[in-house]
Amino acid sequence: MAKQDIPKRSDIPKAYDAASYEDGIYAAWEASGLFNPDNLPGDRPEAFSIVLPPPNVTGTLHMGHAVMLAIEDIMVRFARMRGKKALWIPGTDHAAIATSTKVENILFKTEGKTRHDVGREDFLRRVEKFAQDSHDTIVDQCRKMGASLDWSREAYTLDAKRNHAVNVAFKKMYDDGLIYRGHRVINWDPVGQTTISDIEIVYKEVEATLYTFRYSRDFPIAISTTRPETKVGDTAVAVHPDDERYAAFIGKTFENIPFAGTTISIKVVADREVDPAFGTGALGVTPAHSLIDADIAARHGLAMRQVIGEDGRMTADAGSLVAGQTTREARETVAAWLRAKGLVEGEEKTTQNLATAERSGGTVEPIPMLQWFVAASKEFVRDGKTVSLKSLTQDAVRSGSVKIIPERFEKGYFQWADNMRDWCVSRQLWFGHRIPAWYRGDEIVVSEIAPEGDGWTQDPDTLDTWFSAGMWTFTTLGWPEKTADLETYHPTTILETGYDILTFWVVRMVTMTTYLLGQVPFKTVYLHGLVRDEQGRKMSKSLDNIINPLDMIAKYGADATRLSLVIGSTPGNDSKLSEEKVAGYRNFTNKLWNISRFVLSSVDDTLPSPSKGEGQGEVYGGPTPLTLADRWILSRLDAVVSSVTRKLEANELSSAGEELRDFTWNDFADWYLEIAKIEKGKDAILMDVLETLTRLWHPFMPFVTEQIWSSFKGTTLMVEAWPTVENRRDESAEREFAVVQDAVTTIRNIRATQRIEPAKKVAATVGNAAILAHADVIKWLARLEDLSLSDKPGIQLVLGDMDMVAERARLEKERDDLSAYVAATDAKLANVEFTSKAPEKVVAGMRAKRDEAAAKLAAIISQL
RNA sequence: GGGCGCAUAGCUCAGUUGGUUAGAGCGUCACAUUGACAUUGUGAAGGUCGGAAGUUCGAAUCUUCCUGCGCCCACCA
Repeated sequence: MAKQDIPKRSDIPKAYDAASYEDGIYAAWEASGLFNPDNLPGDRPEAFSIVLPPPNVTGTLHMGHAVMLAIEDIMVRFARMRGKKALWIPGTDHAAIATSTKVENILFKTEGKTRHDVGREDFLRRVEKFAQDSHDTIVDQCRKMGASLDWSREAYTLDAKRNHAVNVAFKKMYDDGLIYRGHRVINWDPVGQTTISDIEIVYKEVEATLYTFRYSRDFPIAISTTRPETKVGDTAVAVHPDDERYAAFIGKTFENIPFAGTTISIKVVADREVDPAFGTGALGVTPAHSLIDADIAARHGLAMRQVIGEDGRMTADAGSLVAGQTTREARETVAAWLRAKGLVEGEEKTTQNLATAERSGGTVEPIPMLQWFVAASKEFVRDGKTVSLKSLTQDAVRSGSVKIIPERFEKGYFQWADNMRDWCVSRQLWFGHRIPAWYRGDEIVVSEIAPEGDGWTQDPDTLDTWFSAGMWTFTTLGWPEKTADLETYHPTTILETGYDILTFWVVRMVTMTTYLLGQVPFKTVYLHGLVRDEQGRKMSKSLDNIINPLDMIAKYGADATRLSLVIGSTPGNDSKLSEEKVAGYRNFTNKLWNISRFVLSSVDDTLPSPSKGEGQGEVYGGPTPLTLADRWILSRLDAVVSSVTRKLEANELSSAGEELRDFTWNDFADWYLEIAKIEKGKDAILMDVLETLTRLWHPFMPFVTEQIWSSFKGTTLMVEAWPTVENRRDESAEREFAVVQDAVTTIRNIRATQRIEPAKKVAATVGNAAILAHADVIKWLARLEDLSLSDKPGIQLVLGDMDMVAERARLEKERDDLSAYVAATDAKLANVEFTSKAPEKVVAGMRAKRDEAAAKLAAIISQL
């Protein structure tokens, strides 16, 4: 390396200031085009692909996104450095209901208008403007995080290409009979004025009154309910078939019972779903306003009577007493009527799980409506086998084609997949993929474009946002066209996302992809946990405990932010984040920076570059043979390369990072660099370790490593090769060096506890205090490696002084310890009773370890 | 009601198929300080691994039960 290539120490700032480098580095990466795998150098037969779980265009990125970006970027950068064709596709999600609700709220707050006041066209314009702004913010934040996303392939769940794909998929499913239009009981959100799916419901525990009553004085069976207002829609009473109390009434119909302002007819049916032990053991069946009742009604062919409307009020059909009232008002009205008529047999306070809409907060009402559904269990033939969307979804994971990390979440997956029901996909929202169905009178045509002829109108509804999200791995790669990208990158290598979205998204991706492509969407699912505050609470606006990733990046740098999110958190587990933690990793970033500063400023400019793969003694070319410390650090380096590689392959990111940190700080900086200050001729090794470390750290800390790299190489670190294991493992050196470390530590302890004042004085006289701090290191290395220290007389004095105290103390202490230890081990071994399992091996192992420890102690004593 | 997870140092967590004296970071305390770094260095203190029983020569680790937290799912009318 030529001298002019090495920056002078004075040229490199003492502290690493992330803010002054990061944006420039990212811009250079982006300009290089190397985020696009098509531009990567070399022959890359193996593909690696991740699609970014598209953030919702509802605002800005939070810590959850930052974790996702950090983890995925590590995976992608690692793959890229390992010579894979590494693709990471960015994108955003229109998040129909979430975005729509958000804009509606803003519209109402700022202008006092609803979406119906401004109309479909105007409303959509506003949503798109909002979505665009949000998109721009999100993209900028991804860049700040250092995410090596291929922006040339960026996608949006609602752009033209994805819309086309959605239409093609919808039509195919319709043609295959897997999408149908039907009049069924769905979850209706009266506030959002739309249907919602089961998983968009959140249950809240509320107090309720459980009324037990009879429809009329002469009705033979009493029933219980917390919702008397729905009872005007009852058409049956269901009892268990084995319930002797009611056996006589099964099959009978009680016609024209006057009830709360209307007239009802009740048939008594027997159904095994009824729990005879609950309440009176009889269930009033309201087919139109309860999903379970609708099922019972379907089994028994019962009439359906809708008494709650889309506005959340009682319909005219509900009868004169309650028509027009809200359900809450009607509940009191009916209860009052029952009491007045003396029909109530019991009132009991109870808690009830109230279904509310996740986004709008409205109370969800089951209501029968004409909607579009995806048939979960309908069977069809695929490759000669009878399957269903449900069975395809189950089989992908059951067969091992999709692996979930951590494994325990497979239970959650099956819990959902096994109970998969028909999926209502139509939404009465304006923002989203419009359903490609056209109507003219009784005719229905499913088509992307309007059918021939006049008078066709398109379905006004849009699709559940998860319909298009479920197609994300392949629509981003060009489907339905048969593209080269699709061929190369699908199935994607890994899906990395939060565990909270497993049922929403992951399951649906498997369903859509296995059906449409006959492939799994990804081979592995890696689920990260939630980022909580330092007290373990969820971050939320109301608690005012949100840590904004951009603030952390501005203050401590993206590298530090990434490390704080990745190290110390394991898949599937929530992690806690505090500003102190980020600051801690900023310190580490700075440490690495200063390590490089030291190495670069101390290497000899005449040194040849290290050439690897030759005999150990000559590899580093210098006149001095490898010392113990050299052999030790190289051996450790090899071990770290090997271990970190294995861990990253296994997606053990946290553990890999911790090991690297430990080696970097505790081995390289604290020991080897200190030794290098005294022993010269280590330039090649210093450079070698620095270079390897920089490569190893790059996926975790892309910015600072790229910056360090640029100070001694003219290339782009991002596309450099991942380090490989050299043949430098040297276990005896590691053992021997451990002895030195032990010994040194002991002397330090003696010095610390006994206060060797003379040593301090001499050191002060010599004026070389920095070296004194490590005099013990030098001393022991000098002993073991027979180095001359004659050019540092001051140190010799210090060492001589220390020796007298240290050696005596150590000799006395260790000798006792050794004999006690050997005796204890022998006693232990004598007591071992051999079992039939693995006796010889076990005892041999213990004996070997004992001998090893004894040898270690003996070695120390012989040195003294 | 069903399922899952967690409990290890003051705090946050590692601990890979059971194996010597249970580790790290932060925090605390002591000492150090002009030559890479105070965003630093060297050390120390601090744990009967939630409780009980069991399996084993040996348990933080495996089994059972108990206690305390947390999460997910579910239409108990």
